[in-house]
Amino acid sequence: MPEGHTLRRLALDLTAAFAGEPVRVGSPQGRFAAEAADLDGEVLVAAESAGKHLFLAFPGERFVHIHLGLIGAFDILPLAAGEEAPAPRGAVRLRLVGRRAVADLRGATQCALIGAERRDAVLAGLGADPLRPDADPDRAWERIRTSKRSIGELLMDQAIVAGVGNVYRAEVLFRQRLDPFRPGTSLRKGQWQAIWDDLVELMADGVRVNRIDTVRPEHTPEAMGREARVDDHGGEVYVYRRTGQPCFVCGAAVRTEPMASRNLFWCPRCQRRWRLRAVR
DNA sequence: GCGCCATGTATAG
DNA sequence: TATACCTGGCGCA
Repeated sequence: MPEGHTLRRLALDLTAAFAGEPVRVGSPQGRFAAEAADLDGEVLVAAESAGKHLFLAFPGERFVHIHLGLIGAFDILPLAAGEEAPAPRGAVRLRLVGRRAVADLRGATQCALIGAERRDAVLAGLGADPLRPDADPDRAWERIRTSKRSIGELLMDQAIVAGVGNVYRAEVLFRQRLDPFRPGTSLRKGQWQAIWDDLVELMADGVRVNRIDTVRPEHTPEAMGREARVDDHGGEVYVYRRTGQPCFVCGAAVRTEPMASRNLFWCPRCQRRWRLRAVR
C-alpha cells in the first residue's frame, strides 16, 4: 500500500538487484504472459519511479508500466549464489529472476508493456513530485491558488502533486497546522512553500527508512514517555488512523471524515478552522 | 477460518 | 457514486 516513497525505494532496490544484466521475465499467473515472453532474457536497463508509477526500462524504448494501486506489492527476495527461485505464491502477475534476486508483483492495478510515447504521456500527466529534484512547485501553486477545492483534496490530486497519498496528506497538513478544508484560494504562497518543503524532506526520509515517519523529535514516544505506535505501518505519525485519540501536541481528540472518498484525519484544535481565524 | 478494511486508481453509469 | 482490482493484517469467532 504505497505512496511515492515506496515506489522510489522499489525503483532503487530493483535497479540494484537486477539492472545491467539479463533477467528472466515471467507471468506465473498468466495475465502478463505474452509481454513477459517478449522481454524474457533481455537486459533490464533500470527501474524508475515518478509519483506512484514505476517503470522498468528494457532496450528498444520498451517499458513495463506498473501501478500498485491500493493492494499491490512488488516483493524482492535475495538469492544466494546458485539458489533456485522459490515456487510462486499466490497470483504473481510478473516475476523477474536475476542472478542475485527474484522479484514478484502481485495485486497491481496496472502492469503493461508500453513504448516511450505512452511513458511520456504518463509523466506529462503528473504534477510536481517532491522526490524529484527537477520538480516544479510553482506550477502546482498556480493550480492550488486558483482552485476552490480544499487543500486536502488538492494534495491528493496526482496531476497537481505526484506521490502524496492519504498518510502524507494528513501528516503534512497537521505539521503545518493547516485546516484540510481550506480552499486552495485561501492559502498564501508561504503556506504552500512550507507544505512543499516539508513534503520534500518527509518523503526523502521515507525513501531512506522505507516507512512514513512524521513525528518531530520532541513528540517521539521516548521524548514524551508514551507507548510507541504498534501497527502494520510501523511509522510514527500524528493523526493518521488515530481517530478519537488525544493529539500529541494539544490533547484534543483526533477527528476523521471522508474527503475525496478517503478517510481524512486531523486535529480540530491544532488545525483550527480557517473561517474562525478569518473573522473580521 | 471469515469478514472487513486499507498508504490507490480506472472505469462504468 | 459504485465497483473492480484481488493482497495482507487485523479482530473476532
